[in-house]
Amino acid sequence: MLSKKTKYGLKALIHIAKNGGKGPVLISSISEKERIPKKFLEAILLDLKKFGILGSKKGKGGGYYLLKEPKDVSMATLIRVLDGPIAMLPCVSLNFYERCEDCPDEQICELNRFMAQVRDNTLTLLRQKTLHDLAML
Amino acid sequence: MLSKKTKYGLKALIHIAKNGGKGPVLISSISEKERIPKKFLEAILLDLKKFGILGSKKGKGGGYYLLKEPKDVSMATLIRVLDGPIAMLPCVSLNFYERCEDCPDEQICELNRFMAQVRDNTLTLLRQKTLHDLAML
DNA sequence: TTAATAGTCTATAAAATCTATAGAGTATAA
DNA sequence: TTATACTCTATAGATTTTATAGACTATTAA
Repeated sequence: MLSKKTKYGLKALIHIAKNGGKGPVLISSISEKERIPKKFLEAILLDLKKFGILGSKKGKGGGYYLLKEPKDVSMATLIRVLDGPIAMLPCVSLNFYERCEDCPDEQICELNRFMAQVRDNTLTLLRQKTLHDLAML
Repeated sequence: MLSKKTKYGLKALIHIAKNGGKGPVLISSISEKERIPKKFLEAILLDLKKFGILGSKKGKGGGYYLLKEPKDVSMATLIRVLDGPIAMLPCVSLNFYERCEDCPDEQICELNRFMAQVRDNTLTLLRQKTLHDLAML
């Protein structure tokens, strides 16, 4: 399961993308309309800024805005930034790989191989879908 | 990510399935060969027994054994029992559904619809793959 | 220059979940 | 009746999640 942080972050990004570049969007505005706890949202947006997804402006007329085209921001990237690994097991993660301590040989592990397949399958979907896709409609 | 409990549980089940009905398998044997903390494993196997996946026998010649044919036990079932929801969001879970508190209407939510698609995709794989498949080789 | 606005930074913390371990108890077989 | 092996209850440290509080800084407009 994705954390609430991740769900909130994705909803906020979709909200900003829907604004379609009409200037920065206020944290308080996102917080109210998407019903996300404001202080929590502040931390999440700051995180997204650190990873180069969002930019921000202080003072009147300020807020958060996208730094990239919505069609260039995939769900795979966003989930990795907000939630971490996409794979079901660390020994099968592409970006957060960790050796399996209890496995003598991962290449022979049936679980490892199956979970790699699940990962590839999910990744195909997450890479295809972009903020642009989710902000339309 | 799946919890260690889930990974341990799956490995134990594959181990038992590989034994192929040649009598019950000892907890201590699984613990040693799969390098799973024994006390932790005890709790996990007990859980699997409660859910009707495993049976057990006490005393000499005892141990754990499968109650069903390996080909009738899917990864979907096992992950649900051991880990919980397969879906990425509660509002999209088939077996652990929870209403999205911050969503006025889930049917209109872009995230909801996409995550339902991801769920279906993953579920197809998890339902196809059985203990039999993973215990071969 | 100063007042209002709006994001930033640091600290804190309750709650939940995860990952176990200890030890006494019970059923079974030889 | 003894050794074996699963069972049950309790406990507990570590980590992660989900926030909240409050002071600080940058920006804009009057």
